[in-house]
Amino acid sequence: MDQLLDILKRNRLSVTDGRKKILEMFLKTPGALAHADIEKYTDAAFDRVTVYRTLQTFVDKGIIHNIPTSDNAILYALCKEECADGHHHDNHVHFICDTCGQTTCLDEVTIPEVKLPKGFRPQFSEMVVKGICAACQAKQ
Amino acid sequence: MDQLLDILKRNRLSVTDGRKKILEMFLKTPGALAHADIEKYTDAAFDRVTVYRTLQTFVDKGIIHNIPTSDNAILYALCKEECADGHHHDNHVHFICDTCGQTTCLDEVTIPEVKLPKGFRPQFSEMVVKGICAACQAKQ
DNA sequence: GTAACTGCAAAATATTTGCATCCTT
DNA sequence: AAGGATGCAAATATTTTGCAGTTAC
Repeated sequence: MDQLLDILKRNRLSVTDGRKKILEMFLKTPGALAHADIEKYTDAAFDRVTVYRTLQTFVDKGIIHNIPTSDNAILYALCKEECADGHHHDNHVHFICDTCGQTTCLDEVTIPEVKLPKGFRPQFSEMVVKGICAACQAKQ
Repeated sequence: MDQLLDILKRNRLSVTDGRKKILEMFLKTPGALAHADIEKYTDAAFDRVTVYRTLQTFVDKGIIHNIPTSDNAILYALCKEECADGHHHDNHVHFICDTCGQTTCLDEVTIPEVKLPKGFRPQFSEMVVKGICAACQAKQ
């Protein structure tokens, strides 16, 4: 069965053009996407508001998660299977390329545990590495 | 000599009321601050625009740095000595408490190195741990 | 005195909400 | 048919910019 429809149905979401298009974009993209990327890709076929609402719905359902960055940008990326409603466990490192700006999920790189000061109880951690990605490195 | 004035002078910044007040707030606060916190604390004594510009100036000078978060919030925290103009080396872990919402710089916890896939060249990394902070843990 | 900083106004941008209409199931 | 999703308009919120007046040095 089509992966796209499968994801939507599994989450009890009605299948609409907007959701299909946006989800398709996430499935095709190795890295993370910003709201602006999505608007550009869908080429204004959908209202800006619809994009906001669709992203929010996907986050709520655990289909995508957002990635922390130190600038204002809010990035979203597909979650792996384990994400349940609202609870994300995508404990892999994200890589942001300084050259091409692309954000990549390094699924195979697990976020290491760190020893915290006394009294701190960790529940979830996120890690972003910046530098030059493999694709840009190869071009030089 | 007054630490506050020292920091401003070291960075060749003129000493103004706004900068003193905002820097004072950072010196007093253990955790990180959002733009909104600063506006509230300064109690509209300064123009909103001045706050934006002051924060930007401090970031440029390496006095404060911003902390990545997965929601939209942009948080700022004091840098340690080593930060030079524009280049931040605050390679410590940040902790966000789910209970009180406070963000803390764990200066003594260094971000571990991770082994990246072939071709990726890291330059800088950020790590955020979420959970329950020492203060909230103690209250329970 | 001069360069730097601030406040105000306004522009540009980003996000949210209400409601009527349309589409999925 | 009914509930959910969308588009549009508009309200809010956030951030940036230009410029004139003020302040630090």
